[in-house]
Amino acid sequence: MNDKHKHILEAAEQLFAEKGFNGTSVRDIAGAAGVNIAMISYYFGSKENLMIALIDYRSEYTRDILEEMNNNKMLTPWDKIEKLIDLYVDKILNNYRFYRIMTLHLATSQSDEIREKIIEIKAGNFELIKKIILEGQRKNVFRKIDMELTIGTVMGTIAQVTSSRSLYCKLLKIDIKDDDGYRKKMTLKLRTHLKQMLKAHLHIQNT
Amino acid sequence: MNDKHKHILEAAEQLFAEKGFNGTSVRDIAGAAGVNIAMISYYFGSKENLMIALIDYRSEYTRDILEEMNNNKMLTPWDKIEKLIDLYVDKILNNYRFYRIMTLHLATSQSDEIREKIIEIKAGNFELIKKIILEGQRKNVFRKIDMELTIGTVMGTIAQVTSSRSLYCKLLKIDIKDDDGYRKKMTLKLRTHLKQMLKAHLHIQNT
DNA sequence: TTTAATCAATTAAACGTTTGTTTAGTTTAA
DNA sequence: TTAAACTAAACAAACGTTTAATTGATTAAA
Repeated sequence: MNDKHKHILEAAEQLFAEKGFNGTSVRDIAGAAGVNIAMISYYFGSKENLMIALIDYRSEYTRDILEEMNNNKMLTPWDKIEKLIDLYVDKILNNYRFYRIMTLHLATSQSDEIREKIIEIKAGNFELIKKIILEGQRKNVFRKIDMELTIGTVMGTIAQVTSSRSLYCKLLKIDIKDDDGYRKKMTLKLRTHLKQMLKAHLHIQNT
Repeated sequence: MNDKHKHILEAAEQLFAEKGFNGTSVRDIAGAAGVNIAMISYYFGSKENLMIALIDYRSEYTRDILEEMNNNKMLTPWDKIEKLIDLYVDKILNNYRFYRIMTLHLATSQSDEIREKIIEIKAGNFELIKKIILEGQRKNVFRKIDMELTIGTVMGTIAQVTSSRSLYCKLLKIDIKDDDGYRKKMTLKLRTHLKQMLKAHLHIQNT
């Protein structure tokens, strides 16, 4: 995996996020990366293998950060929830193209191999978050909630903002072409909203 | 728009939801619907027009129900929120194929005309929900929250469950082929979870 | 130092399929 | 008889992939 490999992957990522996997041709990718069409087969074997290489390329580190946070004994469950939200909001909004591709591929049944790979990664992250919430419940600071859907709400809200960007640009009157403006505004809004909501949701009521 | 039109649209809907718009060929659709390939151009003009026809076909009524609920003076804001959740969860999970297509199409920039159509529909629904929340705030039963992201959370959570179905089937140990089982289980879980969460989120704290 | 050999990197061109759409003709029903 | 419904076949264009030839750099022998 040299610089040229990465350069092609990053060009492919942009196109896949914009037009979807099937909407992007190998010629598009080669054109955007400025290489010969045959180089893509030569480097990756096939278009599908290129997609798998892209997932591997982008999936590094997330797990490490989550695991490290999970093992940190200094942080309270509330701290961990706040850190978790910051981590995910930042990570997804800074790699929104890649996450859009993951969502698109998970929704459609194009390639079993790719889908299994994505599910494996997501399920792993899911378990780590579950541990944080369970710890909070054991320490009696979180109430009983629907575990899967609570995590689904966090993921889903962030995914909504990245996958329906054109809708939110219209609603919030942000220029659709202003990538940076959208990301900055949404990062702030998402962090505040999710923390406020999860605080209310997880807090033990005294009613 | 006769029965044969509808039959083709429903075959297309299934395939688009499974394989995406670009992943589905006109021959696939014709084959699934049991009609000659040329009939699709004859009926709809083009593949893109077929998609637009599908959106029109499935977008009826939602607005009407929302508007009727909004104008109902007997319901409290809390009642409306509960009704809203029931309506959306049922509607989306019973038409999950169609909603997956909408999400896929909104995320990618394949056709401006189609995307604009979807944005228009979604933005309209957005405004109606906004009115419900604003009414609750005016009556001092809802607290101040991030309007766009609160609605985004409701939509996003439901969308998450439909677009990442294969992930949730693995997590909840539901057979991936058991369409009905998944829908019934998720309808219940979603209704409970969203009501519980929104109640905590919108409730006026006395801290 | 020059020459020859070697091998990966790169290319243009072509491969056979599949794509969405159209044509030209046939069937059906009023 | 006429117009709409329907079909098999063909269309050019685009698809992912492969081929065969060429380049460029590295190594070994003369």
